[in-house]
Amino acid sequence: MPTDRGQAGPTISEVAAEAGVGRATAARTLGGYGYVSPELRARVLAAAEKLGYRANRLARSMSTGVSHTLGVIVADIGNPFFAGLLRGVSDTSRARGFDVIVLSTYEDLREEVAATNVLIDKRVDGVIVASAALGRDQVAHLRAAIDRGIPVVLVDRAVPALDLDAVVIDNRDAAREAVERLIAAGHRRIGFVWGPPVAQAPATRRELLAAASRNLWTDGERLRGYLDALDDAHIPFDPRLVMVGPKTEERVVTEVGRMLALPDRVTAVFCTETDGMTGSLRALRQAGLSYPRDVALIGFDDSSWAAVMDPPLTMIAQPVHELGAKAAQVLLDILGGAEPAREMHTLRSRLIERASVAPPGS
Amino acid sequence: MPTDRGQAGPTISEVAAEAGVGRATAARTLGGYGYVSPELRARVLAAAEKLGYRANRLARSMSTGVSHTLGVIVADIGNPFFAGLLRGVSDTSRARGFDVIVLSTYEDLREEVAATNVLIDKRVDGVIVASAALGRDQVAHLRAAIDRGIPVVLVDRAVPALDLDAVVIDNRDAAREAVERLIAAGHRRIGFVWGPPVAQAPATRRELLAAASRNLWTDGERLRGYLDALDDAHIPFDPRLVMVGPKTEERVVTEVGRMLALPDRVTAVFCTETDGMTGSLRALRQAGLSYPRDVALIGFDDSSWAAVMDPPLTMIAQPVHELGAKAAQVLLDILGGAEPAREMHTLRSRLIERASVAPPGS
DNA sequence: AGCTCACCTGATACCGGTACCAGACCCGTA
DNA sequence: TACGGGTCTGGTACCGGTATCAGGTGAGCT
Repeated sequence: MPTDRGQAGPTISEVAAEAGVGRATAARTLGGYGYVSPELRARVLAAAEKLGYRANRLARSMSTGVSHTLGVIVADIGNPFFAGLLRGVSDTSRARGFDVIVLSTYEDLREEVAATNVLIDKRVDGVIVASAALGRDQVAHLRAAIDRGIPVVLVDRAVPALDLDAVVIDNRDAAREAVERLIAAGHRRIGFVWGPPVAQAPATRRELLAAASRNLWTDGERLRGYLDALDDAHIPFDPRLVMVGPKTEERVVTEVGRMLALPDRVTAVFCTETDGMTGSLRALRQAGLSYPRDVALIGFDDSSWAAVMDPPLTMIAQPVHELGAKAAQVLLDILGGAEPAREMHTLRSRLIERASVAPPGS
Repeated sequence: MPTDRGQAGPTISEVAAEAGVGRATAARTLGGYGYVSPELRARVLAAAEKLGYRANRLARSMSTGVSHTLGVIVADIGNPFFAGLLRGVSDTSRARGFDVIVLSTYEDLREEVAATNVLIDKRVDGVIVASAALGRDQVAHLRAAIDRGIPVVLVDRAVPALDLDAVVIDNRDAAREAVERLIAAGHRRIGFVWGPPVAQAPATRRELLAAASRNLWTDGERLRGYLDALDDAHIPFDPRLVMVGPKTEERVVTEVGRMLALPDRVTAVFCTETDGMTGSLRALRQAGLSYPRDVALIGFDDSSWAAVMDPPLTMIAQPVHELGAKAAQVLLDILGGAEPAREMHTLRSRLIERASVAPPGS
């Protein structure tokens, strides 16, 4: 099918013809490079204006090898966490003249590989990725991008097997702080609503850690933070108090229900994700319990809703926008010629204390 | 700067050389068109595999004139409504082999124009836009895209001045239904948390409508729905019960506070946006009032939080994912050769009744 | 007046694909 | 044996820009 011209807008040649100058002169004027006399420049500009010329950035990218586009790979655009992060990326890259292509993986590593290939094929200048990869055998796709000269910056999740810039928060520390807060209020039976997609509930601490190191980086860190806090307070670890398996709200409801039905039931619950919190809230209601009187609650990922709940929820707020903005900035700096620092850029999360934590049995 | 080859991956010529065949033969094999004998095909494939060849989609787009990319313009990626919508767009376009470039306008028409130009320059195949444009003098940018052969599909917001496919919900009807529900419960003093960015609070119904027709389409429709319901019930319109001005949560708090302090105060509040609901909740708490006992509440845009509030909130749920998915589908069909229907595709919203509505003074 | 040189312009060869088309080759048939 | 026709391959002209570089022009100097 011949591209039916006359449709897609005038080309530089047509502008040149209209202005009565050579193609190169029109190109220099419109491309803003090289020298053109004021007179010809004016004529070219007039012709371009008249014809409604717009540069074809595809063609420009072809010859310069630069697309002024960043690729971003996240788990799910629909998730408010990633949506906020994306806004950070988008804001700072637009400000520097870069556009953003977004791809979702839904936590599937194969999707992540496919997404990376799409971005390589589209010749994006750089990639920001919240990767589900961990081990050496899972990073070939990212290596491939780097080998092709496309810089990669990690965001939200570090990839231990890769020595790259990563913009993250200190998940371990954030989790520890939250659990410490619970312990400080007097809790010793603290549920951990977590959820690596393992088939069998790990019975020992060792198995748990092993599962953690095979799954999402953030999740593993948060588990370690939970264990840190327990250890520091000499509270024995009880595997019945951690939820594993797919992190659907449904499952959270039943799992927290289970923890609530234990003889020595849970008096506090720490949730690593939004769905964990909503699920826990549901489970509480089903059990006829209320917070913070019967159960104390702390969760990850603050939102405007958490503050208007009654009582308002104590939450760990991640700097979502900054996470994205910083990742974009690091990447853009590398594209600008800066040497990659290959380090963890750790942003501060904040524990926002509201009213979902009280001493047990109060 | 010479694009330092050897970096960006092998080209078709290099694969052809490696396989010892002509460029065209390698191209046909790798591009999957034309005829190639099984033997040569195998050799080319082997060479491509060995070299790690990946097609340059930029180059392909250049010669075919098709980029397999959709552009999406929304007000704010960080807003859960648009994030969900985007996920719908992204899911269905990925399934059909299209990628998505996302741009945010933050409700600024100039940003929308800039975004449209970026998409034209990048030669996207089609555009999905939640436009802030209304009148004939505001749609030049969308016309420009169409004139260049780039089909445009509207989503969330119709543009009266343009005869295009639009995928929306019936905002007027949704608002009317919600307000009717309030009226059915016995309310007659119903606040409308709305907010066209007008300087002066309109004193008359006429002025209000005028302001509405100069601002966001969805907002205008929702106002009309509110008025419809009042009219049907013969409830006189009171301008003091509608909030205008920027829709920040802060302003909502003070405005709803004002309505709550009126001698004949509001006994129900209808919110057209999420921030309106959180703001209203705050205002209630500040006034020492609770829902649904003192004030009934209905809002737009359901979320998982609304269901776990205590009491849970009655909400209008928009089919966010479907909105995006349908818009992408309509656009993709047009790109596939279908004649644009140029009609409103109206999706159903649902009023999810929970427990934030009770009779006044109960 | 003649020469140099800086200044300016436009041919032209890329970028990495697609797609048209000429022609080589092989087979069967008259 | 010559010829027609189908099969298969590779040369090459695009797509719309960028960037290099040869050469034309005129000013300034001797």
